[in-house]
This record gives sequence, C-alpha cells and structure tokens, in this order.
Amino acid sequence: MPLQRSEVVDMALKLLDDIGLDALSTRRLAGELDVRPGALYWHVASKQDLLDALTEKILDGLPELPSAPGTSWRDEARGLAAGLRDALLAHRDGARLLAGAVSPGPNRLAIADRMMGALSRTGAPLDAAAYGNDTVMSYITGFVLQEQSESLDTSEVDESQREALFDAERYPYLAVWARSWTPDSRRLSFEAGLDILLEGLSVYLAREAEKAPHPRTGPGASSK
Amino acid sequence: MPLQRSEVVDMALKLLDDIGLDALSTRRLAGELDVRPGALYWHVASKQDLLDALTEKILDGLPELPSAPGTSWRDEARGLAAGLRDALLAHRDGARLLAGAVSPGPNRLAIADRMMGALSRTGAPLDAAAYGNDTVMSYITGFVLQEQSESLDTSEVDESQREALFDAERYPYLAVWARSWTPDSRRLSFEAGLDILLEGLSVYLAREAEKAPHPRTGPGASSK
DNA sequence: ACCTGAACACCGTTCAAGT
DNA sequence: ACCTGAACACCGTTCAAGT
Repeated sequence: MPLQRSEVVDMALKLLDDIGLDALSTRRLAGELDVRPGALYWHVASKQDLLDALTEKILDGLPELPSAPGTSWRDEARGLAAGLRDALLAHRDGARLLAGAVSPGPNRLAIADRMMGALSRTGAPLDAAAYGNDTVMSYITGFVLQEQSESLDTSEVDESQREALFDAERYPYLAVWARSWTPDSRRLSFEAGLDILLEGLSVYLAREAEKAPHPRTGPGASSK
Repeated sequence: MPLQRSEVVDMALKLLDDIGLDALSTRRLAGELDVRPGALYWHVASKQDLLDALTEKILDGLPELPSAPGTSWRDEARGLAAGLRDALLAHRDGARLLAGAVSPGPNRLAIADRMMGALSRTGAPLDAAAYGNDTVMSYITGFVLQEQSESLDTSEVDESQREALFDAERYPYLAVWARSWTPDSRRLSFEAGLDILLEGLSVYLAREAEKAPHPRTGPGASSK
C-alpha cells in the first residue's frame, strides 16, 4: 500500500511535536516513514510545501468554531483570537510555522474572513476592518512566537543575562517587574493585551463607521 | 592583522542584506571574510550567538532615540514603536532576526525599559505597564514579520492562490478588500494598528491606575 | 504510479595541529 | 592568540532507473 500525502503530513506533525521545527528535516521524516528521502518529493513539492500543509493542519477546525447567534462582534473576535492562540500552542513551534508559511491556505483565509466579518458588524467600512484584522493577527502571532520561543522563561538562560534583567541601574522598570514575574504572567498578559486591542478597536471602528455612515462596499451591500 | 569579532558581525549584516537570512551560512560568511569556516568559532560561540549580535546591531541607537522633555507618554510610546519598526525594516529579515533571538541584549532590554517607563507615566502599576509593553512588542514583531515575509504582496504568488483570495463565495469580506488593496496599505495598516493599541492602552492603563491609586512598586517610589 | 540509488551542492561545529 | 586542515554528522533536492 503506497504512501499517502496525508500520512506524510501526519507523521511530520507528530515529529514536529517530538523534536521541534529546527530538527524536523526531510531526511529524518523519510526515515520515520521508512522510505528514502527522495520518495517524499512524489508527495510534496518542497519542504516549504510540507510546512504550509502542516500550518493548515494545525488550523483545522478553527474556522468552524461555533459562535452563538447573538454573539457580539467583540466576543466573536475574542473567541476567534483565543482559538487561534490555542491552536498555535497545541503544537510545538506553532507560531513559527504560521509566521513562516508562504502561501495562506483555506483555513487561514477563512479565519481572516471571519475576523473581518466580525469587525465589520460595527458598521465600519471594510478597509478599517482589514486594518483591525491585521492588527489582531499580528498581535497573536507576535505574542505566541515569544511565548513558544526558548528564552527567558524556559529557565535555560545563563545567569549573566538573568542578572542583567535585574540591574536596576540600567533598567529601572524591567528590574522591578522581573522580581514579581510569575509563571502564568504570560497568560494574563495575553488576555490583557487582547482586551486592550478590543478596547482600541471599538473606539477606532466606531469612529470609522461615523466617517462612512453608508457603507456600500461590504458583501451585504447591493452592487449597483 | 587578525580578524575582529566586530568585522565578523559587520560582514554578516552586509551579507544578510544581500542574500537574506535563509542563505546566510557560516561557510558563506567565512568565504566572504577569506578564512576557513572553523576560524569563525574563535570569534563567535555559535551561529545563534552571531545572530543575536546581529539583532543587537540592528537595534543600535534606538534606545537613545531622543524624546523632547514635554512629550506625552503616548507620543513617546508611538515614537519608540515607529522607531523599532524602522530599525527592523532597515535590514532584510530584521523581524525574523528579532523573533529568533534567544538572549535579549542590552539594546532590547533598554527599549523594553523605556517603553515600560512611558506607560508607567500614566500612573498605572508596573504589572499593567509590563502587559502593555508585551502587547506593543508582540504587535510590532508580528506586523513587521508579515511585512517582510515573501508572500502575497511580493507578487511572486501563483495565480491559483490569488484567485482564492478573490473568491467571494468562500471569503466574502477578504474578496472585497483584496480588490481595493494598494501598495502602501501596509504602512497605513501599521499606523492604524498602533493607534488602536494606544487608544486601548490609554483606557486600560487609566483603569489600572485607579485600581491602584498609590503605586509603591515603581522605581520612583521610596522602598520603605 | 510510486519508489530506490546515487549523486550534487551544500550545512554547523569540533579540534588537533600549525604559526 | 588566531587560524588551517580535515573531519563528523548532517542538510534539501533531483532524476535516471527500477517495479
């Protein structure tokens, strides 16, 4: 029974979780599938093609994330954002995968579309919704990227650098903060940041909605 | 005259701009410096060490970015954010470099410290300022990462995928937006996002300042 | 249709030995 | 102190040839 593309992708995802993105090589993957390296290229066009497929797989199900009919645009945006973060955190180097993907697949496009739809329900024009979407997506990517990177909190940092952080002479604010840092600060930080974003978005989108009180460009509008 | 560490870093930066991060190998760099690959390891501990040094070099001068004495916290935060984006855009793959750095150097720490200082001037406690700082930094990193990635706008995308974007059936909002996309949309998007963030921050920080009306933990406070 | 064998042109890193 | 020579253990990708 011949190898299927889906088996290649599945095994790659398993391997990713085991050894991380840096160690995930086509040769290692081929070994795991008991084929020669060249065999993979019958199923994927390139390693990047494989990584793009992996990215899509990680986002599977997210666009279909349910939202109750009466949900406010804000809650829907929040749910989508939280869902995206969860999806990225569910696999090792998930955010790096997303950031490195070159061709956005259906899942990614659908997520962006849903987010824009939610933001549009404020009455803001589509360009404002697109800016808002960009902002939220950038935030999530940047945040989880830091969250999953092996620095600072992984406690594998050398001491000299830890000391630098506490150097109150050079970094008065950081130093004080570093002292009160706790393991779940990052979760709280994500939620705080998301609230900040949504707060800012509601102000911004309302203002843009006023500027353009009769939106004609939205998908719901007539085209004449 | 022997090679200096600084020459290695300088040449690496030049090479980065020429060929990009993916093509920047220690062997190629050694060739450019007219030494054998092994020679580099006298000057840098590892490739990652070199990349960290590169990251710091890209951020050089940023922490000393002047701010007029009467500048509001908001304008200082905005200036710092814009400065960071400019610094990252000034070199190929700048954002990827920042995102991939494992040990934050003095410049990076100083930028974070200055940002926290600005946010603290609202009267908000330090943990709120730290959350705010995280949010802004995540946003900038995520945004420029996308900006510098070779997808969509580089016009090197295959047609099938461009079509998908315009598929109004599947992605009603994206499709409409894609039609009106212009080259400097990204600049406008960054500024819009930054404003959204600052708007949200001012609400959030003011609220946190009220909750804790007598901040004692800041560097300016007495320690008794 | 799917895979092997074998090659091509590379990697990062180490380390004895040279100067 | 700084570098070479040479090796070790890898990479991604291609493609004729096999089945």
